[in-house]
Amino acid sequence: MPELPEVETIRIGLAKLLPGLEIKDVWHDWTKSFPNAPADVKNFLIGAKVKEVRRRAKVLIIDLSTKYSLIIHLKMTGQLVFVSKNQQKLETRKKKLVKKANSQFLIPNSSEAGRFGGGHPTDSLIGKLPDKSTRVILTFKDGRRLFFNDQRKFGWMRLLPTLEIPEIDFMKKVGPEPLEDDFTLKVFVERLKRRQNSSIKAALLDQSVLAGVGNIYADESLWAAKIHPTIPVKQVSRSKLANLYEAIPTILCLAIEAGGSTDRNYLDAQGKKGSYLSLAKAFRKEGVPCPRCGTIIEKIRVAGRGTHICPKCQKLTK
DNA sequence: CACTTGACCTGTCCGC
DNA sequence: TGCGGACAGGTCAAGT
Repeated sequence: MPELPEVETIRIGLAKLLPGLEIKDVWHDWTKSFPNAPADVKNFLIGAKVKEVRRRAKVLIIDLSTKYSLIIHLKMTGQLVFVSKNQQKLETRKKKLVKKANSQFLIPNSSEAGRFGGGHPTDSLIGKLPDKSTRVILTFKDGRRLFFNDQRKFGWMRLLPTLEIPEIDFMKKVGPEPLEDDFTLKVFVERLKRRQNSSIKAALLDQSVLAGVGNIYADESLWAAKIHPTIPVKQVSRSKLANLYEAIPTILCLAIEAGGSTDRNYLDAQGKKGSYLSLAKAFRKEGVPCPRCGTIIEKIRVAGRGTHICPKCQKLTK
């Protein structure tokens, strides 16, 4: 699920909350969610303090005072939510009081609209954590807890010496960060050369070409640059590639500003949803007029993924 | 080597 | 209301 803007939004949140906190306890259930947890994982983590929260591509890195780091990939449905017991108690109490108010003050069978309650849609989730998707819980000395939830169990957390992080396969092959200064048009074109014959969309999704773009922002960027996603990389004109090069960081920044995209699962570190999808021009807009030309957006399949295009703006020709 | 497909999982939605 | 199948934002390994 989370792509660069979602992971960055979580990072921004955690970077404000975690540094300085000391780990008091750790719990994990699903082995694959913490595959390299040492048998004595507690000895490695308890007493460690959080130094810094970083991001590379779609991976979060929590550096600890012990020269170890927790690195986390959320894959499709992972969440990292940080809450205090007090917040949770408050949510539970709020829920009870609202229920009571509804039964006391409302006539039976009144419509949903006439009831108390609602509030932020994720408030109720915070009150319920941990739930059955919870894979790891870090408890800090002050009682607050970080929940790593992952419904589909694709995501993972692992513990590594901080200095070994650049040596893992993922870090060695992942491409440039699209929001950094060293991501130039020249670098982009150069990196795309390794995928000359694949579709431009498959190339954008390839993390070794550039880091952090997934299905949502690939569709949005290709729409912005008016490029059909199935066109082979080698057939995309230089000027269209330049448009795409401009579009990618712009869209990623807009999405970070919006707190990311929430379809079903994504939440930030405080359990809040992201609002980028309300700004999206093509992604999940099938059946809706293209905001540029009014043609109905279509959904097709490219590189094995659901893909959204304006058939008029994004022509199959170069 | 370049490129595509299937597997990893659970939940939800859609058509019968 | 129940059941089967397709699909969901990512990445690997295995296949062509």
